[in-house]
Amino acid sequence: MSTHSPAGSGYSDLVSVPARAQHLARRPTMYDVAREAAVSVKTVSRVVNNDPSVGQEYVDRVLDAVIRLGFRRNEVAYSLRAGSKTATIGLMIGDLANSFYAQIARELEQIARMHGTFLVTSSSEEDPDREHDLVLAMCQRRVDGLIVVPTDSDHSYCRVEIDMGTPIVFLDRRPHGIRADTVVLANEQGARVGAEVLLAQGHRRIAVIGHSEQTATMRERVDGVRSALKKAGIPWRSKLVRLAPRIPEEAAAETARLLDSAEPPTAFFGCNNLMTAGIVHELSRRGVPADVVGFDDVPFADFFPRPVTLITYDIEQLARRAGELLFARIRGDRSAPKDVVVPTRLVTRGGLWDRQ
Amino acid sequence: MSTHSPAGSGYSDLVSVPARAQHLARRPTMYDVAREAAVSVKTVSRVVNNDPSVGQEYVDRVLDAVIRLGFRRNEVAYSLRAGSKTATIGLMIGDLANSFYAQIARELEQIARMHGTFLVTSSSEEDPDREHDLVLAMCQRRVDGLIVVPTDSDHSYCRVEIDMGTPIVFLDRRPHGIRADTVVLANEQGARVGAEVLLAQGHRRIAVIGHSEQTATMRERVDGVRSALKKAGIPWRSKLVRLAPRIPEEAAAETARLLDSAEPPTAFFGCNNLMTAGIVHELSRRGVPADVVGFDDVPFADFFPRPVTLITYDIEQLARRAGELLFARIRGDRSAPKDVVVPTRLVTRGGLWDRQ
DNA sequence: ATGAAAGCGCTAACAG
DNA sequence: CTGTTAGCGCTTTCAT
Repeated sequence: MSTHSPAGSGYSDLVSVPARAQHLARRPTMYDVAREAAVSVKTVSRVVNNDPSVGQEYVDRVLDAVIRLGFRRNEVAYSLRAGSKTATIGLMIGDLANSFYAQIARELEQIARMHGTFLVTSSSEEDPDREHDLVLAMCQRRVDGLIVVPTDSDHSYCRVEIDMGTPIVFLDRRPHGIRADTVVLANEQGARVGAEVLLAQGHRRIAVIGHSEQTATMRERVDGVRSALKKAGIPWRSKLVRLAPRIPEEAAAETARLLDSAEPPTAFFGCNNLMTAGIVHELSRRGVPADVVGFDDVPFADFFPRPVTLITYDIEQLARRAGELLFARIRGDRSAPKDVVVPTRLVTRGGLWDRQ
Repeated sequence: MSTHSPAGSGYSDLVSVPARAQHLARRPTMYDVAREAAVSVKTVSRVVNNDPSVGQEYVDRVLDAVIRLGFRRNEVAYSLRAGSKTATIGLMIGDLANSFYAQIARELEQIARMHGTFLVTSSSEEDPDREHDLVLAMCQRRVDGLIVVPTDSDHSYCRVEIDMGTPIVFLDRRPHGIRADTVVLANEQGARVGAEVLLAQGHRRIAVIGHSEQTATMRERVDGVRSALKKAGIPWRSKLVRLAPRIPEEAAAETARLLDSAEPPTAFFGCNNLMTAGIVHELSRRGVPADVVGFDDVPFADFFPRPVTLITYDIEQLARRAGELLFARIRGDRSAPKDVVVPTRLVTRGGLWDRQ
């Protein structure tokens, strides 16, 4: 585990908790410590930074004063010194409470921590303007780098920020208007393979339920299904495609409508975990044994009464690749923008009723 | 919505994206802008901070240069100015990927954003040492305040940090060794009321499955059940209490063991969402119609074949109260430490099979 | 091995 | 209205 923390050895520079710290109103500075220890500021600085060229008596005296006063080096001041990093990276996502993003955040936070770096997380709530504001604000804060799950909007404004020294890695969706490091899933291919499972099971009327064709991710997934159908010589029936739903309840409602239609589908494709949950819920409620394939993992799929096929992927890997890319840039890597595609794989989950 | 951002008006101080920013290697400073606009640094500072006392021509000239150079005020330098805040708060939690924490983080991030403040999140992974390190590191970073979901360890070291100007609010669990602002759930009472539901249904052999009695939260919940039983004159059978499980799979295994025992329980109490999920899974798999009450909401409870009673609460409220407390402190509130208890309420969820 | 002075990028306090 | 100076807390020259 490499440590790029400014302090040089993890997070806390200090040896122990101040025994009887004098409760000042303000935090003590190096000058306070210097006075207390009757040495110069520079000596304090050296000791705090583990500079070996300090006599043992001085070290002891300074450390004593440090503990007595409860001194903590001001990292803000430290960061201001030319060129030094803030040991902070930023993460721009849609919504922290979405488990997909939460897992990404967790993974990145861990990676950041290994680099002695903190993670600042901010939610765009899928609003391009808010995203823009927040990205700029993070740059003003001089984060050492930024990982962005971009909304479906122009990101050319990021060019300047990258060129001026704030590397940006795009995650999960490709940005528009800029060529930069990107880590995405094999959405099209994954969806195609998933759809092929349904075709192999003999299905001909496959419903596709997704949330909005606005994001590239969704488009790619729908395209994957389309491509599988095309290859199998099955016409694309737009009546079976519902891209309005955003939440499980809406997906369930569409499922109900489709089941009640003249030519109901015999199988369902959920474009993400929320859609799949809605579909399965409605099918279970009605006891309809339609086959289901869904993109994303669904943590509680074990509770699904019948097995579903899920197009899953390694979220850790997704986040890790982005993190590695970012820290390489922070370390000074100036090579051409990378485009990393993380593969998907099929998994079968659930089947509570069948196992009975 | 009050805005405490240093800039005074949300996050980004700048009017628009630099049209043809000169791609310098380093970011331009106010001096660069001053030179470009042929004015003094202070004038640039004034313009950037929307000081009204600047002539329009100057404003235009500066803004022009700002855009041309792609200037972004260095917030690190800004923060260094005596007394000024960093517009950052910290959040110490166990694990970002846990949906409970993720929701907390989301809520706090939103609250922070309303105050023009960023949220730095860090996971202790329930390790007291790591927590200690990270809390101190955040203080060194001069976060304006800190919200901590404390591990089960001594937190007296926080006293100094609070006194020196970094307010800390404890969330979800009471800290040891320190009196400070705290926001917790009515665990004991909630659990008691939940257990009373089972008693009212006529159950006498109620199993309790929780994860470790280490955290105060768990203790309080178990105490709640115990107290309900006591009041009902039912002896506490330690054989029915299993506090080892940490994940759903382990809870399911304990459930199986209990069901296979000589005197199997007729009802189950899950001390948190993971336990409840494990219990329900095992019961469903076996088709055992035992009644279940669980603490915490379970988002996918709708998929449970039989209804469960859940002791839920308003996570938003939990986070909001903590956020309000913290920002009041940041604003300078010096009143006595507050102890906020957020109530719980019963909800019935699921019942897919019954609705059939 | 230790210390004095300059400066990171910015703003508050004074001038002019 | 605008500009000059000093200094936030720290580190990096460069002396000593």
